Amino acid sequence: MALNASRKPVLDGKECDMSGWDMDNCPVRDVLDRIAGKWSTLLLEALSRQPYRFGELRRLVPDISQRMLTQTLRDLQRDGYIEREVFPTKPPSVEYRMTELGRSLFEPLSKVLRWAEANHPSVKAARVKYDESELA
Amino acid sequence: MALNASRKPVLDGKECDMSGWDMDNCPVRDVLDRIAGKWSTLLLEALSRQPYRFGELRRLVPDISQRMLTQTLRDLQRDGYIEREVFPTKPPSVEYRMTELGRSLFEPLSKVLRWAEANHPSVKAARVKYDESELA
DNA sequence: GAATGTTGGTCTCAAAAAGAGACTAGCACT
DNA sequence: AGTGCTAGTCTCTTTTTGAGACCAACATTC
Repeated sequence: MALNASRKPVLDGKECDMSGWDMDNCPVRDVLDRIAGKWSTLLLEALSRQPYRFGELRRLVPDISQRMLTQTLRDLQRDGYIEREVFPTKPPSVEYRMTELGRSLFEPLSKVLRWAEANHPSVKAARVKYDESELA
Repeated sequence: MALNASRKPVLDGKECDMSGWDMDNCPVRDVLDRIAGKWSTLLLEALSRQPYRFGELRRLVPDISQRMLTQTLRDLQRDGYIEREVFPTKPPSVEYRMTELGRSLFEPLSKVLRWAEANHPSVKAARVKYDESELA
């Protein structure tokens, strides 16, 4: 096949050979799949500042459903980023706080969030440009 | 209400007042919702090393469907992180490469990926602990 | 004392997103 | 003539997400 004669072969061993990754145990995927959710970073951002209660988080992030708030908090708790403490008041109140592991994750993560804030205009500009070229 | 008398008031102005965020134009959410997808970081990781063609990416990430590969690449292109170039060979070949904007995003993002690799054991341990306590 | 509000959820059903697989066209190679 | 390659699209099914009702126990209000 002469088609790709001009291109150097790919995956010659030293390159980004993801095919060697164990996909069922890939650290990046295993960890990222959880924190990549639509709500995870938002909740981590809030809890990185101070502990909050369930209802407080719901008011802080108005457009999250209770269902997804419960589920996301549980996922974050299961992975060890946040802790859940129940106070035996009436009605019982529940407080969520970030763990040390969560803080160590949030350190690099917060840099991405700041990048997002700083480069939002560039991204929006890119979208406009793309959408215009698609009209054609 | 005596219930929360022991807790200090929340949202007194200086704290994490996300309720003041414009949810329809929140930079963090707007940018993160795209790169937080299941496949985005994986493709950015690959393309951060060298340009790849459609089929190469498909082989590199074996369990992505063609449908999601197409769509994720388009999303990343629309936001300006990658470029798409069609070569008029027969059959035509398409090459994807990272842009400067993409590289500037990948710099902080790669730190999160490295955190994920380094702390995967801690996360797995947290999960085991959580699952055990849930059995009770 | 009855109605209402508060807590942190769960349950159900509808809508949206993702995955699986077939199908395309034009050409090269056998 | 048959097979394979390219980069996708189209359809169908399964999974995920969202919207909203409902819960029980107690506090406050009327």
